[in-house]
Amino acid sequence: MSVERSDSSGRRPAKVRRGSAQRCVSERRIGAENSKTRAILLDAAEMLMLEEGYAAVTSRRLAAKAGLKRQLVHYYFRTMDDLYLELWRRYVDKNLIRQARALASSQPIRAMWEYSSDVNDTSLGIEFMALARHRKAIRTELGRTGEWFRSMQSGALSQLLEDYGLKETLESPETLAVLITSVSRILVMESGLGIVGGHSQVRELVERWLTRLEGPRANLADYNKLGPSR
Amino acid sequence: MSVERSDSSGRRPAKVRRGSAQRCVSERRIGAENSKTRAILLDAAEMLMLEEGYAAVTSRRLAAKAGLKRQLVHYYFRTMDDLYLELWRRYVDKNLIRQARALASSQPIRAMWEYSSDVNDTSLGIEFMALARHRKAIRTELGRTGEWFRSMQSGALSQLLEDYGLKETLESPETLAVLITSVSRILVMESGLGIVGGHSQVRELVERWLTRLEGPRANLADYNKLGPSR
DNA sequence: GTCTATACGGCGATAGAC
DNA sequence: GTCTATCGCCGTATAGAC
Repeated sequence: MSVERSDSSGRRPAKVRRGSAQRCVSERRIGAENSKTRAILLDAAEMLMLEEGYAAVTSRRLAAKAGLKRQLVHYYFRTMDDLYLELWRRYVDKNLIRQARALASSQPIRAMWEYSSDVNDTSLGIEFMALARHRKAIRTELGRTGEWFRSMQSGALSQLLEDYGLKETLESPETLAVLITSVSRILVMESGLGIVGGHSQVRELVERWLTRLEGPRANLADYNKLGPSR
Repeated sequence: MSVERSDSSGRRPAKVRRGSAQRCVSERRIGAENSKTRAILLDAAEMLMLEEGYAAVTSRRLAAKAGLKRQLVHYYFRTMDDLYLELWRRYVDKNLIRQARALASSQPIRAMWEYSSDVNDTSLGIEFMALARHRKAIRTELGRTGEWFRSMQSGALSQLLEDYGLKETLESPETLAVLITSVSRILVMESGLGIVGGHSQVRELVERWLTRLEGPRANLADYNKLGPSR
């Protein structure tokens, strides 16, 4: 498929001029950002990515899933990379909302742990990580937003620890941010493969730690739930 | 490319009979396991996977990289999945050797941390994880070997903690196995994207912990180094 | 905003000759 | 063990009409 090469694939080289005057080289029209069709395509793309992996997100299959002609994919997103990037931005936005909800809840750190354990998000994360390994534009965007999210979360944790009067007795907020993210992610990733050895022990450790900080889990309805993205 | 569908792709349906007698349905010949050519193909496949991602490991590109005809790929590996699986088995073998070397060293736990932080291995792990998300045979194999490796590592850690007289003062060996694996992996994955926030603090924490268990890092040459696989 | 037509290389897999 | 030939689908992308 050559989905991995951001440059040439099956496309024929862009004709720079046609006839006598240069014309319509690559200022092809592009669909409006608020288009309904565009949103449908993005939703379908996210589903496809989750169900069959990023390599399945191709113009043909995407169009089929969305019930549209495949040329429309290229109309709304010049390249597949543009589509991936847009998908990632939606993902980031969703996490921002969850982070805000977590902070507004009565057990913010527990809420962070729980939303970091989301299965779909972890799956999407794997796909984008693989994508980023060989697509520069995506790697750059993931790095930028990831770094930014880390610092935001560290800041929030710093404030929380201070509120709890625990600033000096625990690891740094940055450390906690890394640990919460990494351990929850790995538990979910491994579970997806059927690897569960040691998981119960780790979950108990986390539970003890969360309880020490914020008490036992309050059954505060669905402080982490979020509807389908957008 | 349809690299994600383990069944139909561009292949035309297997002709079950031809002429009057059924013949040669899919008992196509297959290359010997110890073939030199086969090894060349596996090496090239691993390089391709690391450099350009699993989606780049196609019969055509692989053959080009190995300097062979693309049909040879199908001769040695009936399907691309077979190839991926073989690649994974080499990866597992390599890690077994490293685990053994780590245990034979003077700082086994530190050695585990260090070999878990291998960049190439983490990259390969990302590729296989993405592959496993939508290829059943690969998911099964990753689950099986992963679970087995976890239990082996937990057993080794259990023995080590006992030797150190620390059986009661630390978390369970299973917990440590999960933490060592998950934190090292995430640090490497994030670094690859340019995310480094909190990493120095985590590394310092790990360093303090390793030093407490086994003392400061001994410069024991290359107890973790391993040549190119096989 | 949307669809038709079209280009053209890549891909997995197979049969069968050498 | 290797190569030739071939099948038939898939993939991205473009131009231009409606």
